[in-house]
Amino acid sequence: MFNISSVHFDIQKIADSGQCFRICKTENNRWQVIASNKFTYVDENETGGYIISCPDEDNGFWTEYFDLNCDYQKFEDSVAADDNFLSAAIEYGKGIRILKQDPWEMLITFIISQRRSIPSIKTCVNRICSRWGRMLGPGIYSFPEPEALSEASLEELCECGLGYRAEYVYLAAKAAAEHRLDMETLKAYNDEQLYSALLSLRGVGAKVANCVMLFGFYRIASFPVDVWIDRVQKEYYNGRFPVEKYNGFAGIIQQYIFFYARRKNK
DNA sequence: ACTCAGGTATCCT
DNA sequence: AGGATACCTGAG
Repeated sequence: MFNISSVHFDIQKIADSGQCFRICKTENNRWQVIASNKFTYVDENETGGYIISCPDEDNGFWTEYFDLNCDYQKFEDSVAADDNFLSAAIEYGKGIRILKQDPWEMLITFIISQRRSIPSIKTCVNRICSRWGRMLGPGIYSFPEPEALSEASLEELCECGLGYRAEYVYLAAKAAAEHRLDMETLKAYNDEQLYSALLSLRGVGAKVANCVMLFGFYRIASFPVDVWIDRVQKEYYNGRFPVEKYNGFAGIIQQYIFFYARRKNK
């Protein structure tokens, strides 16, 4: 167990920032978080901070997962003073962080994400976890390892509602189980090598590859352009966001923009 | 019933 | 390179 009291940590915003599909709100204003083979609960404390109610031996794991050793103030301070849109987005999204999630889970999850709504993605991921993942607690399942997921037939994956993405997941799981695709190998690649390796997978295009890099490999220079970011680019940045102004960490900036654009539009 | 959703593959020009 | 189109489902 440990406490977090920082203006740069807001679990509601993190859960709603589209990077993670395994955080859900339970009764009593609790947040359940599942990652790798662990789960924990996040509660608000009296002072507006949070309590992470994990066993002490897992403190390090969750500190890493929530990227708590990273100073987000320096990202916020980097915003160009004359950029009114981004200044507003940063102010609005204060408390957002990039989670350090599992690369394999991110790959499959973002393959599934294409052309779907977020609730629908969550439904699919939950079905996959409860069917091929390990039970971690009552009704709580881990995301399946490649070996476990590769047991799934194409038909069984379709039953999870994956639609035409089932084939993509099937191929990726087979490749990973047979070690033609290996996350540890990918970790050693530089950004450029990693990007082209991901692009070579069926069902993985530019947007999904960038999301996997950003959320699964913590390559914070990656700048995924989805429909929301594209709308913002067209409306406020003459068609293209100036990523070069945020060299090396444009992905962090992307999260604030995405969150702001999506919330404002609802 | 009906549209559209965190895109990608494929087939054009 | 860049544009057009089809695509499985489920959520609103």
